[in-house]
Amino acid sequence: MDQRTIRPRIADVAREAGVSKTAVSFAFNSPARLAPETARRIRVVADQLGYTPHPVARMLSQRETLTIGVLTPQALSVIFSNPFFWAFSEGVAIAAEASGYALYFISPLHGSLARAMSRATVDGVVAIGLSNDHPEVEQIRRAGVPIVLVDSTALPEHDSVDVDDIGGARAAARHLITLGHRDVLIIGVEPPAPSTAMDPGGVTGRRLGGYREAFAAVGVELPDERVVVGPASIEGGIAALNGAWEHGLRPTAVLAMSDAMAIGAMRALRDLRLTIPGDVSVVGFDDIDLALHVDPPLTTVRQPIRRKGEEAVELLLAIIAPRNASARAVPEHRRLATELIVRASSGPVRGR
Amino acid sequence: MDQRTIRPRIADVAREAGVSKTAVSFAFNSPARLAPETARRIRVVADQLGYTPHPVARMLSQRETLTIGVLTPQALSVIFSNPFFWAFSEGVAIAAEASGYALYFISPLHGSLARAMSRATVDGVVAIGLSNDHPEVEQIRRAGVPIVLVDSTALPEHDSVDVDDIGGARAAARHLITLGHRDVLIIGVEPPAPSTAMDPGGVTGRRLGGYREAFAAVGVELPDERVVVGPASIEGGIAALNGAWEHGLRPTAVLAMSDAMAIGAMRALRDLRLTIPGDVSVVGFDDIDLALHVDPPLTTVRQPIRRKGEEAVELLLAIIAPRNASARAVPEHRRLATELIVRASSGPVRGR
DNA sequence: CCGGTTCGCTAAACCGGTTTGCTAAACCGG
DNA sequence: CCGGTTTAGCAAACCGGTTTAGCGAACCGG
Repeated sequence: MDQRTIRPRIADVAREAGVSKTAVSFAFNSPARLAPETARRIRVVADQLGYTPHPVARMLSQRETLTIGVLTPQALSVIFSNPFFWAFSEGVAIAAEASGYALYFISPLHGSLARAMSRATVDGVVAIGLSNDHPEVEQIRRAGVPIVLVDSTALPEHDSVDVDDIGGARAAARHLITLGHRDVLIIGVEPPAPSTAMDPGGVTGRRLGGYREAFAAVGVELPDERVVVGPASIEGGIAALNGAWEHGLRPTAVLAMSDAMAIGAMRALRDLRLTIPGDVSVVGFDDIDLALHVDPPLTTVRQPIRRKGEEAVELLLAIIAPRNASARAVPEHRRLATELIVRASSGPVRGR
Repeated sequence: MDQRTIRPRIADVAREAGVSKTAVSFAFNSPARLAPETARRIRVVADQLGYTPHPVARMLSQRETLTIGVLTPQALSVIFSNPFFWAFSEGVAIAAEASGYALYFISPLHGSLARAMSRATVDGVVAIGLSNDHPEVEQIRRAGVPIVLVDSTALPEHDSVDVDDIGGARAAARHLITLGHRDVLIIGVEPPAPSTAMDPGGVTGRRLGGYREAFAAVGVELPDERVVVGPASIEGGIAALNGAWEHGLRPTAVLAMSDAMAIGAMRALRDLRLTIPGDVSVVGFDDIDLALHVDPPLTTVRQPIRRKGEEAVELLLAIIAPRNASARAVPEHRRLATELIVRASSGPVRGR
């Protein structure tokens, strides 16, 4: 079953065709350097033997892998259940594919991201949600591979892409305030590493800051008791809302930091026999495709998720494979705009 | 910016520490073969220099990549917008991660799957939806890498995993027949390569066969005009249903071969001011997570999507890294069960 | 017919590690 | 004190390709 042991090598083809290894290599990579007849003969022999250049050997000598890594501090199995990540990966895939790059997913190996990173055969990495107080961030950077940070606490020396989380959160909160809501529940996404709590420089911290700022402007404090967190999934949203309910909270509105969680919260509310937005308004964050298709359609803060993936790859390729000889000297930090999308899941506070 | 040029090699560490390359290699891989003090000194030097073993070089000499490939005949950007694929990947990721393997996605490179395959540095491949009349299937197999086929026309010499598509489709159709429906629209998933049309051995063909068989049993033929196809996404479902409507079809029920398309069809029906299941019943296939959360919850055929991914990796690892010395001689073909899940999107035909 | 190009191909070095076979020194019991 | 075993470390071969430098033959214009 193990065909690898009988895999023909370049030397086998060379011997069989009566030429040198060099000639065989040329036949595959620069046929113009060979007499047409010789090139043809070599290919025929290679074909008979079922020869294919060994990709790892090729990578080693060419010193490039034509692969870009998508690095996440969370387990792949967690990440792959998150709709936000799907859309992001789609963006990454579009840009990578267009330039002929393959995708390699880097997630903690036996609990260590640095170990996974050192195993990864990639030309560059797009890191998503990597806070710079991650315990292994220093080791990761020392792998010496170009990195673009997405939704991570930006380090000045690396390129980065993120969005206006504060502005988006503020807009969402103001929308609810305008509708008369003063009593809200905030559902936050769980940070990947528990230790990082609510890193104020991270996405969660920035969004929370935006929410609080808007409410503070109308004299409402949002104490920590009104903030619950969970994994960024539908199930996470269900659990978060039910948890809050059991603690006796009875908000008139829910501000979720992810659409998946918002959708979970909607489901949990409906199971509690509450109407949306009649009894409780729900506002999400992200504007994943699904937000439009749930019932009622979800009011949310739109961020260009796919675009984030595409721009990250764009920045990365500019470092890895600079088209114009003049490579940028100074790192680029892109911050994309967010936009409040009002749909039917939010309405005026009851009795107003 | 290109740190790769100054990346220290093993020889640098060896020179700096006053030892041989062998000793440095031992310090990382089998420290027990070195005097404790020597091992420590080497590590210190390596650390100062920021040395990390080059993963490609390591792969080459160890002849293993610790990576498994997920091969799909469709572009990644297409695949990543398909909820079925997410769940499948989740299953693959769970099993791969548990054994310390990383994931590499293989999709057509400049239109050629074989080329992508020959670039892929993987120990084995899980192929999803690869019909054996794919033009490049022979070249792909000749790469000499172990392959497990999922939802593909099974080749006897490769391991495979699929589900009881025919039984599931039959159950779905019978359910509608019991409810009195005789006039149905079938929405099929578009095969990856247009040429393969409706390969009767493929998933699409098998499901269609199941539908037809059940209806034939009550004397109803399902001509090709009642079968529309599109990409397996919500948008694809919307387009497929609208297309059928424009052609004048007015079925009392819709049988979709994917939940994503079923959900799209539901949305399109609602936009046509039709009620579900009052005016039209909708039955999907897959039972993706979302099926439970749409309104009304979707009647569908459940298949163990994650499990499929896990079992495929299980079979693959048994070939790549056999635990017990006795490797199977004969390929294994697993067919998992499907199950009709009746929810609220299907009901008796109007007026009955 | 002669010196300079071009053509077609090769030998050897290289990419950056791991692994095998071996040697010299240290250690050990009798 | 001696022969045998361990221990610590090294040189060289190897993984499987690509690439550089160069060589002999054919070709070409004057």
